[in-house]
Amino acid sequence: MSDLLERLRARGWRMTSQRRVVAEVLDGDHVHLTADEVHARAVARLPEISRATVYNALGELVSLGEVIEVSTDGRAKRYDPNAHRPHQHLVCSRCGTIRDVQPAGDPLTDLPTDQRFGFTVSAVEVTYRGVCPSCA
Amino acid sequence: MSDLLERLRARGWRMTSQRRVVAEVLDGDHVHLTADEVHARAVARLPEISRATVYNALGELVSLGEVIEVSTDGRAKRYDPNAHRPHQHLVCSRCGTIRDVQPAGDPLTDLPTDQRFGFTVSAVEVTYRGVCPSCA
DNA sequence: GTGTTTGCAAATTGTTTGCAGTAAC
DNA sequence: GTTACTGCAAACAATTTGCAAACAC
Repeated sequence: MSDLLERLRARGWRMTSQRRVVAEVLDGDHVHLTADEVHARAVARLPEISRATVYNALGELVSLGEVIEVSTDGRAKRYDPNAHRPHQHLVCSRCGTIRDVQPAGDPLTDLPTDQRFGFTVSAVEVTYRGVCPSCA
Repeated sequence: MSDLLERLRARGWRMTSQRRVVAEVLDGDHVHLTADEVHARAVARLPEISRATVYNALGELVSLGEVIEVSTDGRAKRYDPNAHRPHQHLVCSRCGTIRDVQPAGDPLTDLPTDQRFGFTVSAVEVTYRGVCPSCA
């Protein structure tokens, strides 16, 4: 746990109390919070932190590649700190719960060359949809 | 082409000039328009059509299963009328171009049972990301 | 000290809603 | 004739932006 902060520090990310709190809130496994949820949890530790600051920090974490932006559904984007290990998402259509799951093989190689139309394919995003046990 | 309208009529979808125009605009291959783009093209044929009506029609087409909602990126959702044939998307990270591509196998079966955590998995959404030939 | 980050509040964007009028079946 | 659809304008939700004050390095 908490390698996120260490990694960020190692990469020379300018550290402020706000940014630290955002990184702390976001760290862990199976974490998929919306910007607003991150803000709510950050406020619990640092009452004066603003939404804009949370958005700033999240945006930077995403462009640093330390956090992945997941557009699971209609509404708000979710932020997934598990960027270092390739994984996919299993989403419950009823309650919205998200689980990280491991690929069977490498989904990137599943796209045949003749289906790449000259694109240089560098990433793949896979979302399984279904109904979770507690909603069934 | 234009099976969409026929299918809708066959299914007893109440037809109005507005709905017809939306369906016509949306029909075709490799079509991935935002609600706003649909509205713009609809206005060209039917100047007084409102955004709300376009949203209504799109929402119904989605729940009828005739059109798929694609959250390709940050901004607006895109609507894909190619719902009758299973396919995946190849998105250019630079210009945003989307191509429909065909699965190598059935991506649904790629998720091992021990990775389903009791979920009943019914659909999978795959998005390949890369750079298209003209942007490279 | 210098330059980046923060907080605030207002602006933008995308989408939904309430309701009276209108049109499809 | 009923019932569902439309347009309008206003409400809403998520996110971004501009700028002066505050802080990390």
